[in-house]
Amino acid sequence: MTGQRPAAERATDRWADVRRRLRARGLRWTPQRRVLLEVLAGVDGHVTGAELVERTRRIDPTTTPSTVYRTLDVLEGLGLVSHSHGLEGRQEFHVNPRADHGHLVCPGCGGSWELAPDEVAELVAGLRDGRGFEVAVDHLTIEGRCADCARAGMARA
Amino acid sequence: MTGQRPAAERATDRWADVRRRLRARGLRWTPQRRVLLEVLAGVDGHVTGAELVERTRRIDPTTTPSTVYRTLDVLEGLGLVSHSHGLEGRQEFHVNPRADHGHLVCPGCGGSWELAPDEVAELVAGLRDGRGFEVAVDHLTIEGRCADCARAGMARA
DNA sequence: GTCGTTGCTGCAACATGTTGCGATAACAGC
DNA sequence: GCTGTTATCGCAACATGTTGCAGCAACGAC
Ligand SMILES: [Mn+2]
Ligand SMILES: [Mn+2]
Ligand SMILES: [Zn+2]
Ligand SMILES: [Zn+2]
Repeated sequence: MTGQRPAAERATDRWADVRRRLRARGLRWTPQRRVLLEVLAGVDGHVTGAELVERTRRIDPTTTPSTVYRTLDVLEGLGLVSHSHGLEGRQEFHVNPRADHGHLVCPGCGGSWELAPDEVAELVAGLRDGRGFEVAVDHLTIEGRCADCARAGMARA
Repeated sequence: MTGQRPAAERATDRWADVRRRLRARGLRWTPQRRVLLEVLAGVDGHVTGAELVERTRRIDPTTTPSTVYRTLDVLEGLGLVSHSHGLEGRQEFHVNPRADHGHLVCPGCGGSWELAPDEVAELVAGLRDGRGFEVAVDHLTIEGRCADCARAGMARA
């Protein structure tokens, strides 16, 4: 009997912190939020908003999109997730973002790459010094033609 | 009589070039495209896609969104317009883009500023040299906190 | 355990595009 | 002017979110 407890307790512990932080802001711990956090716990890397709605529905089919998106807003406020935008401007969420990073996307092949902090360091510093503008690096998505697509384009032209 | 001709001819001339370029690609000159070009001729600076649908409908109420957006794609292919994305990821069109330029947007106040070419020159050069990635500067939108909102944030904290 | 406050949910409507498809019409050739 | 080819149109359905609102329920207080 007690042999099964630890797993459940570990899951409880994982959520206890979130619950505490919600309560500290006067916000509430609801079944819907628990389900979304369960989904997020199983995510590695990036997920789109639609995908999160989908996965949440697999656990609880009564889930509605508005609740999911509103909860994601709340969790972003807590720093548990962050979002940027993919090719069609769709939301892409990062779970437990370790370090801020932007993305490079190529509409030609649909490819996507993470941007290392030092690749945008000068841009960030330049805009801060020149305009007092603080770039949201984790929200940054730069579109353009990747090396492979550029080569293919040259061959065609 | 002939005194009224020039204006009409000027308008005809303005479109003759577009028509010619469409035909050169095997594409067609239709009443719907003429109306959209009439709308675009009256635009200075940026417009959202929804706004273009709206204005086109004011000239021809039977206009449908799909035709407007598909025509905008075609005109973008001709280089007559280009688009980037605003705060909510919505399309913003530039008419007759003189020089490529990106944008800075601040979710705090909704402000938007144009990016001078030299402000992104190093970023563009760095990604080209380091990855062979060619940034679409006219599509670039950088989100962050503007100087005014940063000051307001400091005061609050 | 009950109560009151108020944050949260689910619904319905809406906003902004996108896509598949059958009917229409622009254009070149005659 | 006709005719044939095929790009384009309009419609309907869909994708991805967002927002207003009325009722529900999480939570702290007692
Ligand atoms: Mn965003
Ligand atoms: Mn785009
Ligand atoms: Zn590519
Ligand atoms: Zn601002």
